Amino acid sequence: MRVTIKDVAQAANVSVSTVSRVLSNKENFFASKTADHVRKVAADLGYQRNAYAADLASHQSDVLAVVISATKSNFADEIIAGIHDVATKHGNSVMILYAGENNPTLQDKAIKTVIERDVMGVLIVALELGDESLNSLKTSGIPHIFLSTAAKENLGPFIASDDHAIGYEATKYLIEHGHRKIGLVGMDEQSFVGAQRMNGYREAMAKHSLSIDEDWLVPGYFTFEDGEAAMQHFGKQPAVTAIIANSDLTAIGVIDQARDYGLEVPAQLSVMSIDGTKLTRIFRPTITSVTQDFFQIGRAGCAALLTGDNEPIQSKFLPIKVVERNSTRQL
Amino acid sequence: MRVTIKDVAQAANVSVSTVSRVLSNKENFFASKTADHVRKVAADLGYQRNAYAADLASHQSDVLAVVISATKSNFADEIIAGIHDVATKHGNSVMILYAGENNPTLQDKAIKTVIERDVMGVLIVALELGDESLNSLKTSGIPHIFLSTAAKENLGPFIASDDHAIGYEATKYLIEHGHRKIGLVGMDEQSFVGAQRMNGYREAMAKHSLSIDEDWLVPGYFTFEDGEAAMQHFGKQPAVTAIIANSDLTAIGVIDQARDYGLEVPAQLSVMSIDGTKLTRIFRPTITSVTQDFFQIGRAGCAALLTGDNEPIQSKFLPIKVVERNSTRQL
DNA sequence: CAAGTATACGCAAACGTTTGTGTTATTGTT
DNA sequence: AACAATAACACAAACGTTTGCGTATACTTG
Repeated sequence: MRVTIKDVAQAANVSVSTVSRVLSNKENFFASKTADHVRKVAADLGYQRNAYAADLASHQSDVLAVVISATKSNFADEIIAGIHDVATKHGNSVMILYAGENNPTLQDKAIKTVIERDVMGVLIVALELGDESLNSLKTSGIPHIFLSTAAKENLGPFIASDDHAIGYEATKYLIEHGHRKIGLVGMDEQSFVGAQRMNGYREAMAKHSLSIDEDWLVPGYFTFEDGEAAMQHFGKQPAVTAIIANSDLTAIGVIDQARDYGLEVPAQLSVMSIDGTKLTRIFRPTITSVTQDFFQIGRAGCAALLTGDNEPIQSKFLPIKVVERNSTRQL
Repeated sequence: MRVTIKDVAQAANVSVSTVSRVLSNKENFFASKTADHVRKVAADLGYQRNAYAADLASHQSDVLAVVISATKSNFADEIIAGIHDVATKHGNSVMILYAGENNPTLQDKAIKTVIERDVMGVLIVALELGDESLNSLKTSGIPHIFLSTAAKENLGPFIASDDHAIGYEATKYLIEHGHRKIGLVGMDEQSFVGAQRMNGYREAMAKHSLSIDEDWLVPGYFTFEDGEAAMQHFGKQPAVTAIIANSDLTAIGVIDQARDYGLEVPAQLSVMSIDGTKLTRIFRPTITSVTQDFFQIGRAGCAALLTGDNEPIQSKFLPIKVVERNSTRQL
């Protein structure tokens, strides 16, 4: 049997309540002499508090849940690192739950788990939650925030990059570097993110009076393979001079396939990625990207959940920037 | 206030115990008619069970904890995927805790969290636990297993690849392909893993009567930057014809730096990596690797923890294999 | 039909905390 | 010296479940 607060109380010759208050540092409730004694006894006995019992009694947990898609992209690590960065400072525990890839069953399971555990907050990362899961979460009253998924309509508060701006800026960059025929690879029109980015692309093209051949738009879903497949679609003599890929991995797929076709990047084809994770720096050529600050997204999201006040959480976009590397060139 | 089991009982006109038994599917304790009724009422009321209360009362949680280093290598995802694969099938929840990089404070915090929550098992991934954390874990009596870290001495049960074999096989492969001067990059002699791999390397060299120049051994710690730095150490005219890197990322660092020196891989230098994650397939040239089966390591580890029996967990090595790709050549 | 046995359910204790309130000893005020 | 105020602690209820045990009813069986 584990040693409980009762054992400590007995051994220290004080009441259970005193032990509880000492151990959870409720100031002004005990003499410092007693406190020292209690702490010593607890340590000697190897007391470990039972978080379940504590949470049950106090109705508040100190754990933050991160619900995340088992994403084939790779920025999640940075977001999680950001979350941990601030959670650790606040003394909160973080528990991560995978919700699969557009898998409603797994999503429900994950959401159910966090609700059952009555966590103090939920961070939903790179996931477009199904209606059912979303409803459970809403009615549970647990504070939550979407990270890296600007919410369609009033899904809830989010912290993300502006996907419309991402599409726009990438396109603008390429146009300003002389490109007129620009491909778009890996966007999923069904998803909010994909649609937004595509809108940004269209707007930038329109603004510069450039027309779009719908054949330049190759849908997909963030993966390396999507990039490869898209490049196969374009073929050995692509109709475009530049391609915007929906993730760093997708860009790599495009570049690899281009190389297999004997096409030089960027000499014969410029490729630009969205995300700007470390991959863009270790791959050769290094990849020009619209870079998102995932670490800060994680930090900001976590901080938003931890500000004790009861204000509704403010959604916001964090700045993005185009980082020029070696996979694009001036035409 | 959330709706509790009591509310359900009242609304369904049965006792709390019946509701409990119905909702947790304790067979042979209720009539199926009652069960249907109770379930319906519970659903109508939007009942969500309180996992804390349940765990507290039953003394058993259904959550598995994964304690993981915020590793700069990238195989963790695959291990986690494997863990989830079997955990999901068993209906267990998985919570992931980051323990930093050789950061005793964070380790203690993570271990403390899992003990406080009295989880049903702990999977320690790619982490050499400090003595203190290890002791807490051991005295807590919570079943645990080390993944991808063959334990020095009697740390506890593990499932991993045989690091000695990894070093040996990599070296053997290169020797069989005509290499005599083989560099070793990124091994940390202090760590058990690094030492083992190095031993394997030495043994393979010795077995083929090849002597080692200590200058070929460049220590490090799994990162891309370690690879770059090591290659800078070797310089533009490396004394070795082949290099074994301690991770895929490290290998990429080596190759990138080699390329910057104008050295062609594999024409002028063969590079081989350890791990065999997806990186080895998307990078160009594709990278010959000693491939570990991380997914299976995750699966096996999780399964070991979930076999209800009280047998002590058996440590074991999972097979590795050399996968030939395009970063090495016959000399 | 009596006696035994399932079956279906309820009662209440227990899990290990937190916390509002009650109690006693101590200090301060006039 | 009398009384109020405060400090330091203890008591006990509450949190929402699970589960051993008890009991009433229905079903067997010889």
